[in-house]
Amino acid sequence: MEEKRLSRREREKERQRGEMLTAALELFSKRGYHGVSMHEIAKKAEFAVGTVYKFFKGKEHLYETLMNEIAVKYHAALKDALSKDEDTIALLGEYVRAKAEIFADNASVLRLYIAGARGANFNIRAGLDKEMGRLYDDVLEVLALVIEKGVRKKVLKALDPHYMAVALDGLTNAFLFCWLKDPERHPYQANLAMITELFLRGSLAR
Amino acid sequence: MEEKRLSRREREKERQRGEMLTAALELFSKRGYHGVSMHEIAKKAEFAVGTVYKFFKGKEHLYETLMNEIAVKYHAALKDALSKDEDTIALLGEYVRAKAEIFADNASVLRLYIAGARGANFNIRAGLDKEMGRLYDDVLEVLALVIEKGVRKKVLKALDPHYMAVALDGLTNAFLFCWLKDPERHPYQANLAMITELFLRGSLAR
Amino acid sequence: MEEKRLSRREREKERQRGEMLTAALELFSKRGYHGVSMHEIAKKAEFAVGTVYKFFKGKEHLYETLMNEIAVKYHAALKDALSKDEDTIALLGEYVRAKAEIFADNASVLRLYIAGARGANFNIRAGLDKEMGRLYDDVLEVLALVIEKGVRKKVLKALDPHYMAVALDGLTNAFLFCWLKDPERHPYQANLAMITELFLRGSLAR
Amino acid sequence: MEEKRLSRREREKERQRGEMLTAALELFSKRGYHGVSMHEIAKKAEFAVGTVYKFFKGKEHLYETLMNEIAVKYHAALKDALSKDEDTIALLGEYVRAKAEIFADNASVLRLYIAGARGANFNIRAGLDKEMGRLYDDVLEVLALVIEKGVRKKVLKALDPHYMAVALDGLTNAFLFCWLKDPERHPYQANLAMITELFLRGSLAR
DNA sequence: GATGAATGAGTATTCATTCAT
DNA sequence: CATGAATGAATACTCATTCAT
Repeated sequence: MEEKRLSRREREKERQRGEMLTAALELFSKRGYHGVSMHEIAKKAEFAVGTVYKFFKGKEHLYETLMNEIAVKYHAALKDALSKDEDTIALLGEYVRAKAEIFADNASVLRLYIAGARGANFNIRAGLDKEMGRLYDDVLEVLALVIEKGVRKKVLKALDPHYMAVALDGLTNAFLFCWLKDPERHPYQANLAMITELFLRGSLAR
Repeated sequence: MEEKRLSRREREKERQRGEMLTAALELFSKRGYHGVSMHEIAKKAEFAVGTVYKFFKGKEHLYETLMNEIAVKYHAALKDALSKDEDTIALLGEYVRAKAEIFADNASVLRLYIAGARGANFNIRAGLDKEMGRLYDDVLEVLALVIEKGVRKKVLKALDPHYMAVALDGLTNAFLFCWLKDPERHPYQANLAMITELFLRGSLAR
Repeated sequence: MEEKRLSRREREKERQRGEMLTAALELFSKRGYHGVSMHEIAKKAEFAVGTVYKFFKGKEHLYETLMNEIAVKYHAALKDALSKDEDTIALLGEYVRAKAEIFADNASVLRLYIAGARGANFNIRAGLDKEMGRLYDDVLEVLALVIEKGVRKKVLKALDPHYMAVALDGLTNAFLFCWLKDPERHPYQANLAMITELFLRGSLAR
Repeated sequence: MEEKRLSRREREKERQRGEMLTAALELFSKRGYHGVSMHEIAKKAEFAVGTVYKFFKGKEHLYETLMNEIAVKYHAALKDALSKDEDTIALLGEYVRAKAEIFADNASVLRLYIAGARGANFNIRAGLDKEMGRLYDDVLEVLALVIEKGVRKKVLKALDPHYMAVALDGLTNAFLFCWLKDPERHPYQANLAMITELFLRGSLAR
């Protein structure tokens, strides 16, 4: 009974923290770090400012926490997709699918994510960019391993696996951005087909 | 004579405007929009704040002007590269080369540019993103036309030219970022070779 | 039985109150009124903030209570010293000794006390200064009575006893401050001798 | 003409700075460092907050500047009094007179001064207390030199000059406080007479 | 009765912008 | 016409106090 109450309180805490992060995400993704005030976040999350400060040491900490949670979730999903027990081509398909899913689910997050991964944040603690870059490179590495196996199995050409990973990532980014900008004009299936076609077979006739 | 004096004044004005933009660029690219104050820009450009306000309606306007000038220059260079009188494959090579050149020349600007093109700017008047997106799409369209010609000439596969353009753009972005992050490890030549190989021939063995 | 329980509870209460005041004193004397938060006091006293508020109406009230307790204790000790059954000169010696003792015991408190007695406290309810001033004047009065008796006994010159009291107080304050600032350089004995010599005999040669 | 304009501007600046310091003094001396906000000071001085920050780096700097100006002025006046070309007794009288004058002129300053010299300020930069202590000791030293000369001239008893200086200072403080608290009851002349009588001749009958 | 989570008023400081000189 | 002094709105963060559990 004691335990239950404790756990309930902890769940309550978690819920509140989540509400704050959700509110912050919504605002940050619309107006950026500097465009949002702590009061706004507190108001949107329906707490007093002081309460927000009980959960996060400051605005920067709140922002970093948010970005990290997103990054961790994102990269975990990608690594999961790549660790399935399938053949190379299917795995790469899984990767693209997982990435598309994330883009779809968190369209609003993406502006933030891109800004972060690409180093477009200034002023914010330098460590953040670095950490996100690390997670990003981590996924690329796993992707490269999958590709390497494909090369060894002679499924893929004997090119540098890391560069092939970079290429696939760039390709998916480009198409998924298209899709995000105008989902009607750039349906998911068409994008997927193009990525596959271009990455695997190239564009040269014959 | 009146005209000459006026024109001289106008040239003087233009020079001053340029100095302000140069100073602003240097500061913005190092510390971001919010990390720079109008006083700093004025000081760096060696003018009084009031004078800067004579040229630009406000900080936002100055920033937008700056980003637009960069974008216009960038896209002009890309369109130039694509309008040379060469065959399809060579033109695509020209495009990649021109893009690489821009990246190399303005490494410091890129963080700003990327942030802008990808919609990572907030607060800043929404119009900016839109305008830059328009320029971006404009280049993509020209690239698609080049590709379309290549398809008609049967040099390239009969895939959607617009998507092929998107793909090439994504591919070059990915590799050029690699290069920017660590030029030693990812030399330009290797990147160029990979882009060509992957885009034109794909990665599938056989 | 009821009474006993009540009294035990009351003793318990008193103990808690004392712990709070002790914690507060330690913190206030180190960092001043504004440098200490109620949470700190509560934590140091090992109570919840709410509990502290059960005992004291607010921070100001806690501070005033504390200062008053110190003042009351201080002045009681001085009045005690002055009510011993000795001759005038000895009584004055007792007074100086008692004051020195207080200074020695509560060096850390003194900054607070001085600030209070001399009216250097702001913000804090004006009443505090007044109350402490009253206690202070009360002691001066007793001292003046002792001096008056000395005058009547022709031990002391026929000067205004109240002013003589003021003088003795100022003299002891000055020397005891010296001593507090640098006890090595200004040993207690030397100070005591100087106070006696100067107060009783003056500095004029012959 | 150019010079005149410059000097006029500088005088204007000085005037503004003075107004700010005056407003700050009035508020600080009534309500203490923490009891006054920068907005209040700005309002009282009839400037915008930003303007106050053009003159003073921050609240602490403004406070320190204020205290220092007062201390410097105070101590200069005392040292002046002690450097006149008179005999020992007259010089000591000058000292007391100068101190009384300062007390009279700046009654409102005194609470601040006492608080500062006696170390009743917490949180505020430690250096301030130290600096004021240094100025204070400096005057005491000069006073001790005067007394020493008096001792050599056999005008004063052969006691430690430094301690005699401490005593005189303590004596004057005590009487001047009396006077400040209730000028009617403790007229200046009576105080002066008592200080002289007690310091020079002591209180012991015969 | 004790607790400490939640509150939100209050404050120092910055900086885009204006306008008198 | 350039200047830069003056402005004051805006904002992150603290902490005394309250009150539901």
